[in-house]
Amino acid sequence: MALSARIEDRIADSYSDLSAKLKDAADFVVANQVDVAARSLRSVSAASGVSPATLSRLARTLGFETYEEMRELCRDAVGGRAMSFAERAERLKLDKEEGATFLQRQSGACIANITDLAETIDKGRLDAAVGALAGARNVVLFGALSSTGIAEYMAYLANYFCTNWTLAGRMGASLGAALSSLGEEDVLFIVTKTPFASRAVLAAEMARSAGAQTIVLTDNHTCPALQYASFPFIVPSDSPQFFSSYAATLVLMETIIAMLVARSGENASQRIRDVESRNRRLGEFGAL
Amino acid sequence: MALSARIEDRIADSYSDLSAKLKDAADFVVANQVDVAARSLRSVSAASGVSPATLSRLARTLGFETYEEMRELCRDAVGGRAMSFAERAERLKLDKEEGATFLQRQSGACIANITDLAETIDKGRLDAAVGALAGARNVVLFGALSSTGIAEYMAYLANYFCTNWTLAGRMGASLGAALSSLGEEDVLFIVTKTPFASRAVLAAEMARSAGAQTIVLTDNHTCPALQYASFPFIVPSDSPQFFSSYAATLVLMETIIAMLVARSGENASQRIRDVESRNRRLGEFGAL
DNA sequence: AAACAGATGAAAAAATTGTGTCAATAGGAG
DNA sequence: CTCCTATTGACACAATTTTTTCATCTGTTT
Repeated sequence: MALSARIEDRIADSYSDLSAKLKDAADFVVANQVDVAARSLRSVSAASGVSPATLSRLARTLGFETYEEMRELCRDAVGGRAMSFAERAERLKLDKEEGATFLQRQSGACIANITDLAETIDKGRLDAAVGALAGARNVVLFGALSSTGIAEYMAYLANYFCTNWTLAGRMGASLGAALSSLGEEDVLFIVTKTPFASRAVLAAEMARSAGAQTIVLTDNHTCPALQYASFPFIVPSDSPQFFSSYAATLVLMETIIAMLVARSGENASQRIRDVESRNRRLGEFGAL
Repeated sequence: MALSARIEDRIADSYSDLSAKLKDAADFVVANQVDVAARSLRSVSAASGVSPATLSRLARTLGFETYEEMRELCRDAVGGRAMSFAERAERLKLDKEEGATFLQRQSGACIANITDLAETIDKGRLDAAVGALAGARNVVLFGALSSTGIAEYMAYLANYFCTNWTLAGRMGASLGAALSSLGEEDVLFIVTKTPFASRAVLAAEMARSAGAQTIVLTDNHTCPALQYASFPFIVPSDSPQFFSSYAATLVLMETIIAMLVARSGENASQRIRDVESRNRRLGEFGAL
């Protein structure tokens, strides 16, 4: 019989021949493959209460040449599950036999990004960033290249309940003006993704040197604007396509807006109602 | 600043101070956290082509006491992700309890929307819509109110590989002009969400009477523009907040773009490369 | 009950890993 | 061009890890 590729199967094959202690050890290995893959034999021994020698013997008994070989099998198992999202999406892309549609692939990648975002975000930092926005005298929003529209969307949402948000760089020319007015009580909110617009980096630098706080949403740890950020956020943006996906970024933005509204309480709610009724009137009667 | 819990953030914090080789090493660590967590320093060194000493130094430079400490952070990241992907998404989607953070609730809602979209969309209609876009002489994009920025994002993406897309209504005034030029060979792509801008409805009506095909993305079956749509799409947009979420709409847009690129083949790829290299140059040398 | 076979853990041995040292090299300043 | 500084990899050493050895223990058979 060919040796199985899965550690569970390998253990199941020999399980009935194992002694009591070896069964304990095997049980632990199956239940804690991640730890077996990532930690030393001694740590596993300590965590499981099985002596190091027994673990070493277990591998041999299961037909492995060495303990390291068994560990490699655990790594494979973990690697498959913990594959980076890019790889996962890539694999999906290549899986044409499975018949995944474009929509399924894009959806999968976006859900992965959003899940990742929700799980790995630094909650304290998010709170702090929202606090900074809530307390700011003025907030300047900036996005260049592909981020322009996304930043505009956020500005639109913010306008529902605050009056002190500005969208910078709309026509390219006004960016300098918006930045030069920044002071210590202000916040600059930057969205920038690969390839990074140098204007975004410069904006971050200027804001920082003006003493303003800076929130940076980007897709990559290499983003040069990060070094000037008071509140940096690396948002998962993997996608099976040539462009990176903004879905998770959008979710984060919408969340920030929601947190701001919740903070400002009745004032915000009132203003939202005002804006909505105004929009409705304009919408009904507005001309082309 | 408090030391971050994520290896990506830790690296981002110091990234600008790192030397070339250390950046290589850091990039590899971020991209291969699973391997860093599970394999020895020397294996990582071999796989990355970075010398062992450099990896050891990297950890120190990032503020870790020892390489093992950095590895532990990678293990944390992997451990969290070892759960199956579907499980994690499901868990977020169901997170409606009291204790859930804003981000969890928003993420859950968006994931539900995206899942819903992928499952319920009329695939034939999507294909047909993409076909219409691919065959169009000109494509006019329009979004009002909250949809403005989102439409702009799509226009940006489309510009990577076609020259015949126009974003209408950018200044409000040009909408009429863009519409009046529409003919039977053209397509109007409208994004509109509650509350529906009357301009969007009028645009749809005009396009239809000019004989153009119309794609409408909306959030609700009551949208008055739907009656003029050749390809209507009601995109799930539920959100725990006062505004509806655009996440699923964004996913659909990105998918449409992907499908268009796939259709147009080598031409598109070439143009994407051109635009990217141009962007890169502008990005590097562009002034404020 | 004695003898034996197999299982187990402690400790020594062997192998491997992480880190400090140092010389070679590259890149920038004068 | 020359000097100087910072970066890098090779090597060696110390720490750690895995494996082997061996004495002890457990349970079974005669």
